[in-house]
Amino acid sequence: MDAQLKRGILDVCVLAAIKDGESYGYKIIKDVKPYVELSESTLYTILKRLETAGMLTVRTAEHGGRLRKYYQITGEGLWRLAEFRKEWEEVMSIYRFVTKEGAYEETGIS
Amino acid sequence: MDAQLKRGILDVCVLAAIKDGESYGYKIIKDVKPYVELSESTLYTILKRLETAGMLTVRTAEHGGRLRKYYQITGEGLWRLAEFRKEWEEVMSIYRFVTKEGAYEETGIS
DNA sequence: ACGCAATACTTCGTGGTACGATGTATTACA
DNA sequence: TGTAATACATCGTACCACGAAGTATTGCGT
Repeated sequence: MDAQLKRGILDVCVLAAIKDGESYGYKIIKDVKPYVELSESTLYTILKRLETAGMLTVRTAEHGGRLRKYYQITGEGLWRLAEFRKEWEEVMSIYRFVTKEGAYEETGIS
Repeated sequence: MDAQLKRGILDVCVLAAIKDGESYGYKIIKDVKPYVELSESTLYTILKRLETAGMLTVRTAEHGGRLRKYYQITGEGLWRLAEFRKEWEEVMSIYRFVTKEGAYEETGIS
């Protein structure tokens, strides 16, 4: 999928991946993969961004002798997801504009 | 609307604005405005980009003593619009992932 | 006649962002 | 012993939306 089309969706995608309970980098990628291709470098950039924005909190814990960073969504993050739903109506209106048929098809004249 | 969410949509939006007949910069902005806010600097950047990509052709003509640039969509541009429709299915699948309810709501357990 | 809004196009700089490449380090398994 | 999988991090590049500012003409009100 086109990289440009992903922008603005990936952020909420990551938020959605942790909205039902905390998760960690590698798992997020695997959870999201069926829907969007997401490289590690992109993910960690996004996680850092979302943390700075206060949409998630980070907790470092040991797991199998290795350190893992667990990410948990905040109220701010949940609010962002809700906002996204509203923004989507606008997006759909644009989509309808882009895909609507020409004038003569629209009026039914053949 | 968020600038990032627009990326990848604005290009096809401009193509859609000229797909039923040639148009020019100022008119494109007015036609698209009800759906997306689009500044002049952004528009002309996009038009140049689409021209370079062979998705439209440009024709300069006088109109009311003033020069105007008319933009016409090419086969390549129409093909891009068709491709966008296909890409959209992917986008909707991502949207459903982002907005789907948590596991317990999904199973109907209350 | 004068000013100002609308029309029409152009250039520049900035900030945000996806991603490939690369690196580090540990666990698990053949 | 080595190789894949797990797990996180950093750097550089290219792309792009947009505000700001500029140029130039038409048309309308006063």
